[in-house]
Amino acid sequence: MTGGGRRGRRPGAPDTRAAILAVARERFAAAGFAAVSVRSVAAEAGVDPALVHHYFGSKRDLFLAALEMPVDPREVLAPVIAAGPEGAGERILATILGVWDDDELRLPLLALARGLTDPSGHLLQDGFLPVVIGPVLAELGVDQTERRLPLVISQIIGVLVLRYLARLEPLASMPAEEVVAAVGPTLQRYLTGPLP
Amino acid sequence: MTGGGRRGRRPGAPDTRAAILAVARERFAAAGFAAVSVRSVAAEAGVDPALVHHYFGSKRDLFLAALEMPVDPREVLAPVIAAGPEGAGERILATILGVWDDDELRLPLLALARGLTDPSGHLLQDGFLPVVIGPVLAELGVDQTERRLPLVISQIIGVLVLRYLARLEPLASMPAEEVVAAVGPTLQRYLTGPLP
DNA sequence: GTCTATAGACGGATAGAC
DNA sequence: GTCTATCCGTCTATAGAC
Repeated sequence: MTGGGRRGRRPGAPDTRAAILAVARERFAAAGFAAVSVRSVAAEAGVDPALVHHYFGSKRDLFLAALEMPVDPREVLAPVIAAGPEGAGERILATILGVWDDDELRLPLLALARGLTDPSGHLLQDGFLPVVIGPVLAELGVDQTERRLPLVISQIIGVLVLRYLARLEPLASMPAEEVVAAVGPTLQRYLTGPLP
Repeated sequence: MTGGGRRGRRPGAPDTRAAILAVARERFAAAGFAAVSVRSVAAEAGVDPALVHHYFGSKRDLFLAALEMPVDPREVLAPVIAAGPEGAGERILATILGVWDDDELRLPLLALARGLTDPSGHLLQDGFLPVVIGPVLAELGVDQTERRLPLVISQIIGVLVLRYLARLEPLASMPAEEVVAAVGPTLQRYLTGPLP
């Protein structure tokens, strides 16, 4: 991405910037925006607090950087869409759980999810949900998207909150396949079943 | 509870204490624990910050006071249990939405729900969920409670988060009856349907 | 690029006058 | 019971030396 190393190193640091970002992701994911201080991030990363401001501007900028989607939801959900509406409930859930169960992706996703209730909240509400899940339903060729969308999301959010945020057992330790088998039919009904 | 008013007024204040508590409920419900300061609560209540510490001890004590359950879940769910497992999915959801749609009860419930992700978190996880919903399922005479419980809770939590916290439309403004009609069958399946 | 120093604001909590 | 005054800690953010 540097376009060839001829001109020497870019303004970014060797790896301090990455270290800060990694810690920020973990802390924001664990405690939310307000409860995490720039200083605590710097301390845990073993760097000076001023460096945090140096690389990322304000605390909010750091948060946004930590929040950057590690995956493109449209991309991973593309195969689901391509396969059509039959069995889409199971496939959507299996895909999402697969992403969340990835050790490298879970932390940024947790940070994102905390935004649902945090004061810094509107990212999920105004951005992620309608922008990502909405188009998926539309491309699936499902009718009455506006009525089905909140139902689908409600069940997905519920599973994510309990499995990854609250870590409620036995859901937290359950194999993804089992969750898919139990919850998938619900999503399928919301997607293609009759609406009241 | 004073045992007769002969001895004069109790240590509590005439209504200042209640005013503080009301504001605290609203603020904690809206912004969570970390983002709300004692001073801001006092200012909004029109009282001195020192009074907050006078009536309630620490900030955490104030939070716990604001969190006190406004309803006894076992009590409101008793009729649901008494009517047996048939149609229990719809009745459980209708009961819960009825409580949350009550203007007087919503704020404390919101404050409670924020605790799901807030640092002050374990109240919901260790307390509310297993203690309240668990016994309900047990008394309903449902088998394999441990496997059905997280499924039921996941769908309920998802609806509550989207309808009352994130306020995602059209779910937020939808009549409760419509939500019950759409989601109730899911709960019924989790309660009495086949498990994979 | 990294750090020290510090500004400037706000947080929780307490002591004590009235 | 209510308020003033204040201590002390922590926070974000910046300026500037090295």
